[in-house]
Amino acid sequence: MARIKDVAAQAGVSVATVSRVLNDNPSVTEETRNRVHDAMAALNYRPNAVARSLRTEATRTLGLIIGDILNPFFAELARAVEDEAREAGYTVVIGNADERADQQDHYVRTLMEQRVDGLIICPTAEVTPLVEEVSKGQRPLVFLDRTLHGIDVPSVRADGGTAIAELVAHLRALGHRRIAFVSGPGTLSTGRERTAAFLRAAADHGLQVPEEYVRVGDFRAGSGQRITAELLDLPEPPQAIFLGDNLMALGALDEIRRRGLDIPGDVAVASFDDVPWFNHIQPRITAISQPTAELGRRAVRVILDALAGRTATSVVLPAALVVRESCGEARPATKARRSDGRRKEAGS
Amino acid sequence: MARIKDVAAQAGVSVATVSRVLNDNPSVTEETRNRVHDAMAALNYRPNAVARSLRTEATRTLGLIIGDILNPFFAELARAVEDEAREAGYTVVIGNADERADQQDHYVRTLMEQRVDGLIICPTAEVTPLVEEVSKGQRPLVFLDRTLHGIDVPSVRADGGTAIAELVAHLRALGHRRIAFVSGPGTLSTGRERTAAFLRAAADHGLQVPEEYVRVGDFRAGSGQRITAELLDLPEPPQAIFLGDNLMALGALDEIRRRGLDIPGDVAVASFDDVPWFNHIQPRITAISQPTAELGRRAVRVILDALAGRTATSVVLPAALVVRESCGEARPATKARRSDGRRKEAGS
DNA sequence: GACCTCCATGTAATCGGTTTCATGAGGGTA
DNA sequence: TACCCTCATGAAACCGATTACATGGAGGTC
Repeated sequence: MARIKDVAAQAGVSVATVSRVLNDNPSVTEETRNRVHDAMAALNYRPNAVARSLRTEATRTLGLIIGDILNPFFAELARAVEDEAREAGYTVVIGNADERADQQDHYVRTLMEQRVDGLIICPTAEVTPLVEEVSKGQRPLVFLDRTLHGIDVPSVRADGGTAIAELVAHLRALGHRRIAFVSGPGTLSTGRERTAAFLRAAADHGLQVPEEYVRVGDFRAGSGQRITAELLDLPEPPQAIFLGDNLMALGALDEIRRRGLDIPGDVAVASFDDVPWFNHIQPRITAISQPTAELGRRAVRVILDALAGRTATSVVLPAALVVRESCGEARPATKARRSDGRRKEAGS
Repeated sequence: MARIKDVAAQAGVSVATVSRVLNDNPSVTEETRNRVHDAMAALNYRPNAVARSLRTEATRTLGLIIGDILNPFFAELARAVEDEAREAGYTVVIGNADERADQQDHYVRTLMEQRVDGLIICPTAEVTPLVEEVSKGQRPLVFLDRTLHGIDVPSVRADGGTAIAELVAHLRALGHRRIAFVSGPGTLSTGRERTAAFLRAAADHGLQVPEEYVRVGDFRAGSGQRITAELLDLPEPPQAIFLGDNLMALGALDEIRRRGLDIPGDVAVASFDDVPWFNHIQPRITAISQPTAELGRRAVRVILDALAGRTATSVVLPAALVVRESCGEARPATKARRSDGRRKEAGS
């Protein structure tokens, strides 16, 4: 592979001049610049980012550690982070923690060794010694989606409190009194906060929430299915089940379908996280939608702020309730309307 | 950040010795090794992978360029690639081409500059000059999922030919004669091959496929919706629509639902790519399933083979038809055989 | 013509590791 | 005691860029 030295020889200049051309240094003559460009083209020269990074102590690379790349929420987050970073001239290295603390730490270690300029973490567990050490270091760090307790790092996340309250009101208005909630792990802020918001909203509506209606899943489909089965097997099963994320909702739908139950006739379903296919199935799933892409972009901007020496501050964006049909007919009068979508002559 | 020199001073040895400890060189005394380890711990030393890579000319990093990270197929592919690479001690840098040739080239360029040890590309378009140049270079390269014409690079992909033939037979057996196919762009091998396989199978069954039943989409939801609308608006609309990937199927379902049509009563639907939610909606979608994770793992192994000096050979794995209910009741006669999963009393 | 300024370019140090080769201590043997 | 061998360790070159500083030629001023 051609090196800067080869280009210099080919163009009849010094390596310093080639470097200046590479970095758009204005003090290079038009004519010299052309000669260098010709030489680079002739040799198929590709600058070595490794060598450059060693000298400049900057890699123009950001690290992103997500919980689970198969979760569409994180996929969208990753995409937004990458888009925003690319526009700023940064490359993103994605690490998939697979919701495991050890794998999260593996990526923290690897990315630190790679000397990423900044690190965005969607934490998968409680504070680990490694994360704590990194948080005290000088490298910009931001938590995305989830925060960790007792650690002073800016975070970017959505607040679902208001939307959860709206959802409980919605369920209540439809006549549901027995509502179950499947949260994420208590070690994760998103698990704790959503549970707290749910219980508060239920209390506000004078609803009794028996202990067995508040369950802890792991943000994977399997736990959603298992817990839904347990809930439906209770002597007094809930009328509505609210799942803490889209994958657990997938599992729940599966279990409900397996039992041949009707949604929302036999049991109402709502989910945190809105994903495309929620809108494409029958009935469409009522969900709490997070401003996912915006969260990703803001996280990058927090990092870029820190790199530019500006103070980085946490960001909280609101989540929003998207009412569809999986909790019941929001409008008793609409029944007629829905069925005429089937008339042949109604073709648009 | 502590450097190897600091560790050496702290431990009272030379940098060479510290380097030996880092690389598990056996010729270091137990006692010296301990002193060095203590020094590293005391200084919170993290080796600088950038410096190491410069000297060793190896980054232990693989580049992966996928078509669209929001497409669950590519997400699963990425996850498999990453898992396999991590086990071999490699980090993966994912580039999201967003199905655009210019963005694909952006990542090819960036990853080459970063000196990844090998590159896995799911090509998004015809051969670009840059890709051609890279293919002639010495760096291991493999095409995943899709191949490019006239370029000598090993590839790892699934062959859907047999499964497509089975699907056509399945549709035929259910009485469908007017079958439409929405393929991917003709510039992509997956688009061309699937179209050819479909036409061949149709011919084998003596089916006439009018020109307007063979459409070209772009592997995104929008085109699936638009083309489905056009197909349904034909004077003689198809009885079955076969979508070339899961995102276009999403768009198709949306359009069919919007018109209030029944699946499979009014129109049958099948898709290439099987994704989790196909199995969770009503009716469940009949699809052709690719061995996605295995494809990803094999691509990594091809790269590792090349890096180890072994000759890398292309891999083709079969795709499989997964019959569900979206094309119609599958069993007048097969009832006994296929229904075993569904019998109420057979509940697992 | 002497002197100064400006500016394009070159020389060489540097980033933090790895690796080749030299070195010297220690032990074994005659 | 002299010699050799083994082996743990150190000194220094090197990877390919960037950049502080040096240099020298052109042009301007008196």
